[in-house]
Amino acid sequence: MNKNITMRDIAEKMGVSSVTVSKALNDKEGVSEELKERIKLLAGEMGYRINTVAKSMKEGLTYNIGVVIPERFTGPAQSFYLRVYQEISIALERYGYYGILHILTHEDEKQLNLPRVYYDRKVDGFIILGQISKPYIEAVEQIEQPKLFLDFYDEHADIDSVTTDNFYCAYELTNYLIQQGHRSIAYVGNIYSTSSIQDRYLGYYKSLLEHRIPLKESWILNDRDDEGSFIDIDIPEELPTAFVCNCDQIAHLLVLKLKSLGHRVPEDCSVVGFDNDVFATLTEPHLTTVEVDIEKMAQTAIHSLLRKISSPEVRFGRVLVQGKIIYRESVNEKNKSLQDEVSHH
Amino acid sequence: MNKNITMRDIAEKMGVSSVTVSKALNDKEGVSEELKERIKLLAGEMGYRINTVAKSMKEGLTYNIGVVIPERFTGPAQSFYLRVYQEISIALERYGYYGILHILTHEDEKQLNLPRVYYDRKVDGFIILGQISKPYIEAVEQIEQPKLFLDFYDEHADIDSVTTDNFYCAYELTNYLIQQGHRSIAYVGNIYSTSSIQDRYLGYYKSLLEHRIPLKESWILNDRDDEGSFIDIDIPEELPTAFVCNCDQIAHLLVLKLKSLGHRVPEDCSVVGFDNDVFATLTEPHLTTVEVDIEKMAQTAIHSLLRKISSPEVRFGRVLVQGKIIYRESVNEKNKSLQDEVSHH
DNA sequence: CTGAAAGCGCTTACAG
DNA sequence: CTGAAAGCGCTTACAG
Repeated sequence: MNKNITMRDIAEKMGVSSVTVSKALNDKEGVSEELKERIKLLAGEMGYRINTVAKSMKEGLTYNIGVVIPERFTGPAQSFYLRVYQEISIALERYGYYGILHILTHEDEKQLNLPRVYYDRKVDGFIILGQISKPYIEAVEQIEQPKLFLDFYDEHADIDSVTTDNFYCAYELTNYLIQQGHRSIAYVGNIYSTSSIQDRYLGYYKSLLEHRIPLKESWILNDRDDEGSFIDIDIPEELPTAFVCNCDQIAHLLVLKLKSLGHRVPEDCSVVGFDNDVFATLTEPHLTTVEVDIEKMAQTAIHSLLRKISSPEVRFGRVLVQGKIIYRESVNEKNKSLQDEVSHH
Repeated sequence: MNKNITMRDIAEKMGVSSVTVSKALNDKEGVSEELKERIKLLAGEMGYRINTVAKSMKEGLTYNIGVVIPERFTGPAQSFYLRVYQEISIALERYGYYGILHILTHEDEKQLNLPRVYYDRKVDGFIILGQISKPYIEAVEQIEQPKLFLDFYDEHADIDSVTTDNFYCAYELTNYLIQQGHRSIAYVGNIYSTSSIQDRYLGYYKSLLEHRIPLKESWILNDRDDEGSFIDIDIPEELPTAFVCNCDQIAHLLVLKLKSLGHRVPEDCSVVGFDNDVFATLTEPHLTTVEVDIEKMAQTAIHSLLRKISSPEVRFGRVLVQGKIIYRESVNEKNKSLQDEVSHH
């Protein structure tokens, strides 16, 4: 019905210039309050909608942000990054910005092809959501636009990052296990895989160090190959009394495996996860885990990136977002578990 | 480094006009092959990237599609629509289009506020992904741009839709149960809730009709309230031998409930789901279910919508995408289940 | 085969 | 307080 109403159309109807209409609709100075009101009213009546493309062209801003997620983090069981993207979309709302999702294929990552949004100048900045290969990081560094790593970081790259405080959360979680009397604690995760898994491992290790518990290499259990595909977990001969898993999904698989071997959770061994995703409450018993604050991460990332867009020289470095331990039923006190052990046999 | 290289910059370096550069880079007629090649080469060397905003302004197209998902379909356990959105993003790639996600809040849906992408003229068309309220459908009808309902439809609205063939898939799935000897079959789902749940119910019903099995009202089990929140399922006194669930998640909950009441699945009763999502293989036994072809749905939706953008008069009506039955372990032959019953007691 | 001119719809100085 | 002019970087007729 109202086909492409422009500021000029409004201006002509009002008998003023389009400059005045622009100023009025943008609440700029230089137009009397009374005229402003009349212009806004007429604009509303005429069903005027701004042409942001023209605005963008003039200002040199697209008001779009590119969100790049590597394909390997987007399998059917992995909704975590999609959920982060969702929160990013919501966080962008209040700034008048929009998010454009780009799934980075294995192929493009290997070939170092930058996302099409880049070549199309579709966005004012980039969020790389999820760890990418070293060579691809170097490719991304060439992009002369504001960018931010979300949920991972790379010390070689001088790029700001926002991540959960994986190190500290895993440290606290392990401390909790030790407080519950555990001293034989394994870590489950490929510690060469991502910065998250590595840092969670180091938090676990710090807790052991502080409590003078020696680290046992045979209790660092690999859970995935270098492509990130889960592999069967080797349960060690000498069974630990607790397992710190790098994520809920692997904790879920571990519990299934332990049960199939005849071990009871948490009576025989305790298991903790990380993420507090669907798997945390799908596992029986429900997992004690760390809740990652997706909303806060998205907000922090957007806030930082938009500041970098307006002031390109701003540096944030490595920004950490705190997680929160969620206590559920997958951890037993060690004494209690010993008693159970006796009555069990 | 290469700050805002324009076609003019290339034109000046080459000693031609920017019109010629535009034609060359867009492979239009009117430039000799030899000159085209030289221009493309120089553009590459200079790191030229097109300014799509300027292109958009000239052409009156944004090359963006708005994807609107009601908030209630985006909970922590519901990644289905986000996965559809992901496939939409991928499908748009080949057309040079981009997707912009808008999560429609309860509030905005109630207040009939159209998404901001609409007011900002940010997109050339809309995909409404997931059932919206009747009044909101009417609001959406006012949008004078191409639009499409995805994964639901409304007969009162003259808006094209793309959905899984829920009716036929549920019909086939129920036929399969009957082939396995079942005749006491319940349906689980709020049949007034969404068109999907309703159509799956009707497919189930058609199968009963064809096999002259009377429909029992007491075997239509409600699973959610009007807001879509799951409620506790009432298991009927007289236990059916099979349950057709409207989705895998509810099948998962049903299996837990049946087990807690001492019934074995599939020995005592069979259960089938719909969607083939994470819950299908998280359930023990793994669920026989219908795999929804997300990729095909996304591709069909995009293809249809883009055609409507170039030819606004085109109508597609109700487009159905076939699903596929995935046979797993949650269904027993009726005879077999009777035998087990005997040996069990 | 090549290019000068016009225009898409805004906003930003600048002049009055 | 108000407006004429210029320009953002393309593409589309149209003229040569």
